[in-house]
Amino acid sequence: MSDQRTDQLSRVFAALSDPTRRDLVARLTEGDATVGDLAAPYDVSLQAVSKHLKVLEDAGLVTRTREAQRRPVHLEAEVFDLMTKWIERYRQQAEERFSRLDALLNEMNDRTDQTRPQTQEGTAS
Amino acid sequence: MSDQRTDQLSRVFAALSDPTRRDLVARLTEGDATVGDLAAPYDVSLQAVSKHLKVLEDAGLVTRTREAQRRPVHLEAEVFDLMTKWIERYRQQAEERFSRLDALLNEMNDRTDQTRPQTQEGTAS
DNA sequence: TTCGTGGTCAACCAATCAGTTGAGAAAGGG
DNA sequence: CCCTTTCTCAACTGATTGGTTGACCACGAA
Repeated sequence: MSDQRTDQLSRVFAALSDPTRRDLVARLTEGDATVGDLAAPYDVSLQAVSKHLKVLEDAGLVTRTREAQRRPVHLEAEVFDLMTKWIERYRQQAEERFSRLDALLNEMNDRTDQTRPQTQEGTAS
Repeated sequence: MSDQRTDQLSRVFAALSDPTRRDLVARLTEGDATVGDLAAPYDVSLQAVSKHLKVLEDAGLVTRTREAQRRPVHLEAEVFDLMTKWIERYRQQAEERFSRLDALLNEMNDRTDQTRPQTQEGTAS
């Protein structure tokens, strides 16, 4: 079902709602990095950054592998598509509606003299 | 957490991380609606939906005007651009990086005693 | 004015979240 | 083997979130 998909969409949006996590994603576009490297610039503990990375991982935005003691973090950019599709879908609908509304308003302006004024509900008739 | 006031991009992502709020946005692409109309399909109180709408409003995704006792809610689709720009920017960077994957793998294999500087500014927020 | 409708505000509660410290696992080097 | 490095896990704390109920405000109708 699309339940899982919706769930992941929620997790992706939630993951990117934090500036630190967005910055982590931004820096990972430059290449894989270890947790220590990623944590260095921030004024929080390594554990806190590790938690942030777990949130990104649960959202499917990054993967963590093992390489000796280090855990290189890798950005999975495909997940961005999930968001982009959602956004584009509804933005398009909204824009379509704007053009329909425009046409409807013009039509109503033409008719206000002769027909009944405003009944925006039940336009099917 | 972050000392600064939460920025708009954070608020937009956070607002859309809730399935109910995404559904509200989806339904608002069909046209403006009152709070009561919007609340009807959900199994929560009107106050809860009003709160959700306030979150969307604070994120700049909707506006609420006044019309008699009703408060028609209107979708502001332009804010989507804020997200799309952020996403596209970093997805493009990530894809560029994929094309440089060979060089990157060599560089990582060569990381024996050198500490690679991962300090990227990247702070777009 | 009083009444009913539509909606917000305030207080509260349970759950989740972002941070902390402490402990310890996993792997490599001495 | 022990020791260091790198990182995760567990437990705790305070702040935020999503929900509730009750009070109340704004407006139009009677």
